[in-house]
Amino acid sequence: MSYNHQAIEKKWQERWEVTGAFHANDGSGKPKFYCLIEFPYPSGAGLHLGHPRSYTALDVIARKRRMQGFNVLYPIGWDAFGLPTENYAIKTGRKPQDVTAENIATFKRQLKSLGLSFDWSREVNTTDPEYYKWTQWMFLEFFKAGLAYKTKQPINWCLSCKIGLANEEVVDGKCERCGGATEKRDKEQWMIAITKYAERLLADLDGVDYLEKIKTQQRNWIGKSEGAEIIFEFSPLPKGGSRGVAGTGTAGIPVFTTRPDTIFGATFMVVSPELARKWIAEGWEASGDVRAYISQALAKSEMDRANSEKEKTGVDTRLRVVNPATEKEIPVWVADYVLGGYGTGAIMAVPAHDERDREFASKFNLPIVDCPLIPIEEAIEKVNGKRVTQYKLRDWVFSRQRYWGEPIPLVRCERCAREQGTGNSEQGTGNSEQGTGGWIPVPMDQLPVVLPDIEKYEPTDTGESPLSAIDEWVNTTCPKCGGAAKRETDTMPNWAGSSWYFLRYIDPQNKTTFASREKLEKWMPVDLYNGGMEHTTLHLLYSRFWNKFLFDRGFVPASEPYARRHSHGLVLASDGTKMSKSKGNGVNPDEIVSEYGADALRMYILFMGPFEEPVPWNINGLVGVRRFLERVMRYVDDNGVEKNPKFKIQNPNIEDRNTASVLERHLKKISDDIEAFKFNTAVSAFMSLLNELEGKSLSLEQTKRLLIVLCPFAPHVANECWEMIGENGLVEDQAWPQFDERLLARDTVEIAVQVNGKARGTITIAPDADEVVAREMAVANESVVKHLEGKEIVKVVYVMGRIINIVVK
RNA sequence: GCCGAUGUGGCGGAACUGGUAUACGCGCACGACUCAAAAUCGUGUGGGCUAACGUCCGUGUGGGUUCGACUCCCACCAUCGGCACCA
Repeated sequence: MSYNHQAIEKKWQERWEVTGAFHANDGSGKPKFYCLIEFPYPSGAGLHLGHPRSYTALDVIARKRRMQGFNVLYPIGWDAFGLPTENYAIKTGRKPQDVTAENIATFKRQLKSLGLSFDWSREVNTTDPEYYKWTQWMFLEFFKAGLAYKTKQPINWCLSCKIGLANEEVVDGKCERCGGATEKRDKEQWMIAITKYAERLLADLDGVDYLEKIKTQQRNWIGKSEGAEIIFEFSPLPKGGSRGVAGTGTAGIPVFTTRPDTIFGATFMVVSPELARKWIAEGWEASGDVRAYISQALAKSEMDRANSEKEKTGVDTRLRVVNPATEKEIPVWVADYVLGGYGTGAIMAVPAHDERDREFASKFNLPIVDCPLIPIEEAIEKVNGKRVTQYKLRDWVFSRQRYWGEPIPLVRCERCAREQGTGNSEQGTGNSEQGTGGWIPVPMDQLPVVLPDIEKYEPTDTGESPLSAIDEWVNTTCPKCGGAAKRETDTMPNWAGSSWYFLRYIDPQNKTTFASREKLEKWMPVDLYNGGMEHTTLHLLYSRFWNKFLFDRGFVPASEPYARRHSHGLVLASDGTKMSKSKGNGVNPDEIVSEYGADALRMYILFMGPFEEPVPWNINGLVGVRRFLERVMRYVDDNGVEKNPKFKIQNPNIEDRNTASVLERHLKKISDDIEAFKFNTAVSAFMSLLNELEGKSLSLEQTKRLLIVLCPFAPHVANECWEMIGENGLVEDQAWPQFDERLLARDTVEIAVQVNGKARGTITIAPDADEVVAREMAVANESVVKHLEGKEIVKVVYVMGRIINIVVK
């Protein structure tokens, strides 16, 4: 018998839809369980196998929780703004809106075909103006709180296309589109001061249940280090700039170091090309070779610069400073292994204690001086330094010069700017009402600022957003003074909408706020969040930050959005490489579903390998799971179901203890494996169970238990079998089984007998037998005896229920 | 380069807290059913030596700890994810 999966799956999917089986209930008195997957980016390629891997796993958990009596929220939506859609739209001459709508329709059809228990009534879409209205409103909250500010940041610029490029569009320093050269250019960008939350983002990790490797990644990304800032004074004062080197504010150069105790070994100083460039801009008269080195260094990518295997480069600035500990004059070099964005952009080089400094010193013949270390506190005091905590975390670049994103809802008013009498706001300083540099928030009643429907949305060759070319959209009136004003034409990064979507699921139709306080209190925090390891640093950190900010503003009830975070590994192509469009080694889930059925795909994707690790896709293994499902149906069918539903499956008297125990142990293992995210061994336990049941019969009640536990994995087959045995309703409405301790216990166990650590036989023994009994049986064992002959027993190690090892001489 | 992970049969993988390595599945071989095939069912399947009973070797490599190591420690090699404007 081969079951007709297409008919069965359609039938039960319709049944679930009609009965609203998976709708979360805001009014329910049951305990809540908020189960979240990272919502998909609806790309043109359609669903790939990574999606079902994550969604099926959490579907198993969501379904189990419902049967355990929880009110489950398992929602779905679309993270639909972004570069790939925009690029595709440009290439094909279509509108991103249309492309997105089409992609969403495809994704929706594909996801529905998998029988996932999403609550489709709460679907959200980040590109829907009713959604991004609130993204914009939240941005304005950041702005009002002084956390959004504008500053110059480098962007990648293609010299021939004359457009700004995302990092991803720059391959080996070349433009991905035309292959031409790219360079870094400075552009005014909106920033969000996530660094103000660095300490809390770090500290609060202690209170959440994330996989340890995820916490570690977050901690490293935040990169807290404690050290000192120490000023090295110039000797003599360089030319140009009245305050020593301009911008330092002192007659010296501050450095950040985590090792002030090594200061006696600081034989030279190295400054970053960025800092040197800043000095030049402020009046320092650098020599030609220094200028040339700086411009060449700034063209490199950060990763190239950080690569310590590459030979060190650098040039002497001819500036001299004094080591405050030794009071000796030391040279100042500029080198690209010092990064501009971290610390003060300058380091004291201690070649005796730092690998990179040593390498640099050897190459350029700089002195390497061994130094006795002194206590850190003493060192800081001696050189008049101050304790400083540094973070690697940087502020969030929040502008994109692109069309397909949320417009930043600010208006630039020259008149208001003049009246405020300030220029652009300084980095992250409280600019709540004053000093916003003429940037006026669009009032709440005018949100959303809707993306204009335009024909031409290619990037402009000025580096501005395509929106800047639309005069009728750009020109507006100032909400504050009513005068002429211009809209901000930058849009937000894709990360914006995905930073708070879990809040909108809670109250997706709300017109007056992003989600009502009452509902937020009911559902937050998310009880379980699953996503890819590739989102561990950026998205996870951004959304934690975003939620903390809303918490501080009093808008959400929990400071941490996710109580628990898990992750899944990539699904690779069968050759173990990443699936990619260009290689054409992708797999379309539609074909699998149509040929083998959704249940087979669901179970196989869980069976393939450990959930957290990458697994290569191999269609061959799928037949094994399909065979298993066939076997389940045949077993249920053969096991007594005449088509008369009154006929019960078996005489309950046949329920022998051995079979009952086998069933109980397997179902318990499966139930436990779900909790441990060990879906692969859960599936193999099902297979083992069926092997064990071969030729044996279950009672009706036992069969029902089996089907209930199967339901989260293969919901269509489980429901079909449920109907076959004459039961009404949905398996989903049943309660998850309790397990009977008496059936789980074993009467005897087989344990290994080792002689000198080598397995020589087995004995069957009570699980709690004592050593005397075990030893007696072991030494009597036929295959053990000959290894003991003529030897003296030195020691016996007995581990109850596991092993007995006889050590002989 | 930095941060995080992984490495076990022909293949995907299992192994609790250090306790019989290779569960489960795929593939393959043989057998049953069949005129035949498919499907299904059964048996076998890490490598060497052996007619067999057995026995030795075996979890990326090299060391170490232990009665006992896939598991712990040290060093190394290889592969994968992230590195801030991809999502």
